[in-house]
Amino acid sequence: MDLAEASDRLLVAAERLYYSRGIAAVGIDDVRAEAGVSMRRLYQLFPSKEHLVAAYLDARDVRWRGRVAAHVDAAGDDPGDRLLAVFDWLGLWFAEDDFRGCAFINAFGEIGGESPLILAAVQRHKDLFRDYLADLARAFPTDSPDVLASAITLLAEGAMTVAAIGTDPAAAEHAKLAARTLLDAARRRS
Amino acid sequence: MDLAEASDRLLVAAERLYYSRGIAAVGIDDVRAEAGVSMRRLYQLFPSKEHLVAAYLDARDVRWRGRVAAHVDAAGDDPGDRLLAVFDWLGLWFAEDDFRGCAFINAFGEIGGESPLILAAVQRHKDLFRDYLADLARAFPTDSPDVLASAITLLAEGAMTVAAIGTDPAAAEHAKLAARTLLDAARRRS
DNA sequence: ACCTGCGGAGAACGAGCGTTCTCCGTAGTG
DNA sequence: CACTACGGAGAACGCTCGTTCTCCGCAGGT
Repeated sequence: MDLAEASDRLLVAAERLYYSRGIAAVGIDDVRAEAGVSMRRLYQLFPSKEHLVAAYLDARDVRWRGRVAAHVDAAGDDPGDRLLAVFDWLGLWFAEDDFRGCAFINAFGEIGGESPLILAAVQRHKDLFRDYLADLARAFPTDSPDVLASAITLLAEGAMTVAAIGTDPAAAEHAKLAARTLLDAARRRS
Repeated sequence: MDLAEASDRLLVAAERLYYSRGIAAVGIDDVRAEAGVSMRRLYQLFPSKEHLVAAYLDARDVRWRGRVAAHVDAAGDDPGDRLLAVFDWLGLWFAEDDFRGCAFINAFGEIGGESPLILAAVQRHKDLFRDYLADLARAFPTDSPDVLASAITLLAEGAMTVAAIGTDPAAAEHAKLAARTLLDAARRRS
């Protein structure tokens, strides 16, 4: 097994374990065992647990945003449909068996200010998600795409927390309903 | 020092330490030391850390909702003003020096599924907050107060996460702006 | 004054875990 | 074959922390 494969296997194991059981609750050795990699290799690739966690978050960020974007693209070209498709995807995500909330919000709550590395990864992810929504909003015919983007972001983030804590899968539908109202209000009258 | 005072001092110390540094990062002994209470007393009042944390969350829930309600009451009688006042209060809260996000969202991310006791305390708080917003929404002249309440809840929860992670105090203003739009759209035309 | 029991201070215990070290087999090279 | 370097397996170390235990002083009753 070469370094690249070891790294892949570690990140896959890390994502499964850290997301389902939490970061503090999963030991380095758990990840190592599930990945079938030796301690030596692990510390060669990631010099500390902090680095491993940050790498897990970065990998998850790419996969997660990829899944959102794929669903949005499948919704077609209409800017309104594309914005609303985000909430459809959230609904699908919330309904997954292993849904345990937003990995990044959870990581923030868990390590928050203790680790600059992890905090940075979390902020990076949230910024990128927000930027993505802002791009979608800019394609919508409105005079204030930034305001619209902010509102959509807040609804999406709120839906994630409500769905995670309240285990209410309808959170996505409520958010979509509110988003539709906001879109109607923001639509440029022409 | 009697039991009641020991309990008070422990809960005050617990809130300060757990909220500012996180639950896992603060040891039982830290709380005990700051409260000036003996181990014996502590374990007599709270048979485990889990119980102490749950009690801290319950105490914070009461204080936190009390602060929101006080600010809403100060905003007067108009149902729309009262709903919007929630976001004004969030803005004040976000700007506080020691703001570190929503204690309950953080606790959920930190202990999530590991502790039924703590999970229950978190869910209780979020339910009560949601119920409170629903009460405010029911006073508003609209045909669908439940839909309005859901949307307001999502905006508020979203603002908390965005403010915590992105350290953007303007989150409350954006949420208020969106809420105002939703209120206008929901207002019963008469 | 003596006994009794409560409670304070803090040491002790045991478990978990991040990190490092040791031992050993093996593959590659002359 | 001899030597070396690498890396796997997992033991060892050191630390933290939740929880319990020990020791001791003291207040109150007889």
